[in-house]
Amino acid sequence: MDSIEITLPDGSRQPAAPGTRPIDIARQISPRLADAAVVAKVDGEMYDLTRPIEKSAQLQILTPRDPEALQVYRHSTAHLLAAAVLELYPETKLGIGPAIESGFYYDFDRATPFTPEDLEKIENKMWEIQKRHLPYERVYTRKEEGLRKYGDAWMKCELIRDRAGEVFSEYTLGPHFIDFCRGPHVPDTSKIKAFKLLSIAGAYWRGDEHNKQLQRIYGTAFFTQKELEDYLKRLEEAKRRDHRRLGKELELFTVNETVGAGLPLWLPKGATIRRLLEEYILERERAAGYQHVYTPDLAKVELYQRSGHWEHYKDSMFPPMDLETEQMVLRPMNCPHHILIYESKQRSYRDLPVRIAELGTMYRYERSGALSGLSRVRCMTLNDAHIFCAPEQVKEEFIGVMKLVEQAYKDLGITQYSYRLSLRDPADKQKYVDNDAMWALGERVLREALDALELKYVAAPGEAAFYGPKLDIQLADVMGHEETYSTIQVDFHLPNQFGLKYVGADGKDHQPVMIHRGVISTMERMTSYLIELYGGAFPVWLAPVQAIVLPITDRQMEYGRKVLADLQAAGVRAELDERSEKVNLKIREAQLQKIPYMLVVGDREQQNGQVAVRNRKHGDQGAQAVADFIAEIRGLIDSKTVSE
RNA sequence: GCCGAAGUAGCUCAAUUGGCAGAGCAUCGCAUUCGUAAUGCGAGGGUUAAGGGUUCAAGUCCCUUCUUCGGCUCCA
Repeated sequence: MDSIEITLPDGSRQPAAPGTRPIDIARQISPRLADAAVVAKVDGEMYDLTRPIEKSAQLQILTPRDPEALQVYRHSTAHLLAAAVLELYPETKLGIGPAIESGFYYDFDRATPFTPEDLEKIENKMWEIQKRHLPYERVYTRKEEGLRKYGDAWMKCELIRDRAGEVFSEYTLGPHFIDFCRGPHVPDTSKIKAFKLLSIAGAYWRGDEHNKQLQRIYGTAFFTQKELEDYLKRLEEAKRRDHRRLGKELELFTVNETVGAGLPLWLPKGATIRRLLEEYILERERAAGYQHVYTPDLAKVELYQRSGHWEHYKDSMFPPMDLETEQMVLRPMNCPHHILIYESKQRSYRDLPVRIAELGTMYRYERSGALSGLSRVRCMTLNDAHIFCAPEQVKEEFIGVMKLVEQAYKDLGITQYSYRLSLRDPADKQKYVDNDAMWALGERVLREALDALELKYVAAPGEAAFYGPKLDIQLADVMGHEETYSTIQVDFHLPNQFGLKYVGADGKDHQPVMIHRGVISTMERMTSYLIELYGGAFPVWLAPVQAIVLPITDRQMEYGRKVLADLQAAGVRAELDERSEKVNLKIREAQLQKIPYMLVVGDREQQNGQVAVRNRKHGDQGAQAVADFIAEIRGLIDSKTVSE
């Protein structure tokens, strides 16, 4: 038999017999490598360590150091989960069980719901199977035979029908478990050392809510127990930064059942942060040539019928109010209002671009299960604006908006974000305005602008607005969930729908293009993000209370009031702790409130016109003249410094 | 909206097989005047989310609704 040639990553080549397995090569190289090996890559294709190599190829042995190995490892753990579930509950039907960013899940169809106690039982069973050191064996089946074999495992049959070739691969785990699967897997269950089942959730088959709802078990797995424990610890720490929890602890906002779900009440300290954000963005927009307007939260249904919202967005709107002669609705967006402002007078090409902005409050009937703290609400105030411009100005305006976004993110301390080009779902066209040429144009304009700015982005079909494609900027919350914050949308539909025009240099009417944009998102969502980003310890310029004066005894109370007055006169948001408590307690509480500066005043400070400065992060900074402290903190506020 | 879990004092949480609703912190009162993360003593505080049912007896069991949490779907 001819021998084949294996090329290793370092470029070295060696002959081998056809059918040699990656694990054999790993053993030749070193027993330690063979021991650490998880999976292999053969000519770039993921391979089981035990899968024979039939022809000359490049071989790479993957160990826990390779991120792809962890994916495989978790996928194998998902199979282990499925095997355990089938041993305990044989009537269960299997869905899919992939590795995900934070672990893995497996979807099951079973009449009785899994309980948290079941989860424990399943986990124990998994360990039991793990100890049997069962191999994950790759076998092949012909399609018709497979369909027969899987019989009433309806989801597997559906997958085989849709995805399998004439001959497909399966993986066994012991004599009774077999799963339609592309692989690869770790060699056997003894490789799996650390995992934990985390939660049970409902999930629709193939992610479609019209399909049957399955039970999904989430879990996570790591190569070592230590990594697993570290991960669980990080989860706990993340929970401590959760904006819902900090919102309560720091008295930023509350949600009251009697007011209604998704309708948060801003408490004074949260309102201060919101006000600062609002003032900040209004100032930036004024400098960038925006004109701010006010428009009403209510409108006749007719307005939204004309804009197309009624046809495409009705499900997300609160139902209309029936009045004597007409129907009114709470607005879900304020683009129509701004359009009518544009239309309120004749526009010349010399006027363009017209940039109309508003902190627009809007109401969306979010599904009850989607609501969450300040990040998903039913009443929100958006940093909204609509730019009406000539077609040839779109690119420049787009770039102008991006600059605004970059500046705002810098000032707010936001450094981690990603760009998503949200496009129409070609398979679900009735969700969108029907005009293919317009969609193609919108997409082209966006891509050109993105390329001009050299931004890296991912295209996301199905995420567009009903009236056009958009660029979304995504931020991840403390639990890693991505949400859209900033958004820029190029719209050819609404100008057409409303017959907008401007008089061109040629004296004729032309149709403007509309850019919808939100820079700092909604006040609600941005505040929720900042709470989590800073864990409640806001940069000085955003902190609801920037400094607190802490007299040591009642003797310094008068002096404390004077220091407070000085701070307030300088525009510093300051408080004075007048209680007759020990300074230790006052410090502890100020520290828990994450107030940036604690100003301890005792007899010494009083005598010298000073304050003893304590920084929430760096502790005691020593005494300083009041005027010096004020100059320093003003510097931090005015420069919007975000680091301490 | 759907699947699952939960809702007890302002907050965090107890309360045995159905058998007198409790603790810590917070609040209020009094004392204390203290130098960088909790001073002491005392007092008040509840229609156990709301409504209905079973029972001699319900925080506990059953039903309905509301809200919250984890997901799915959806989105700024």
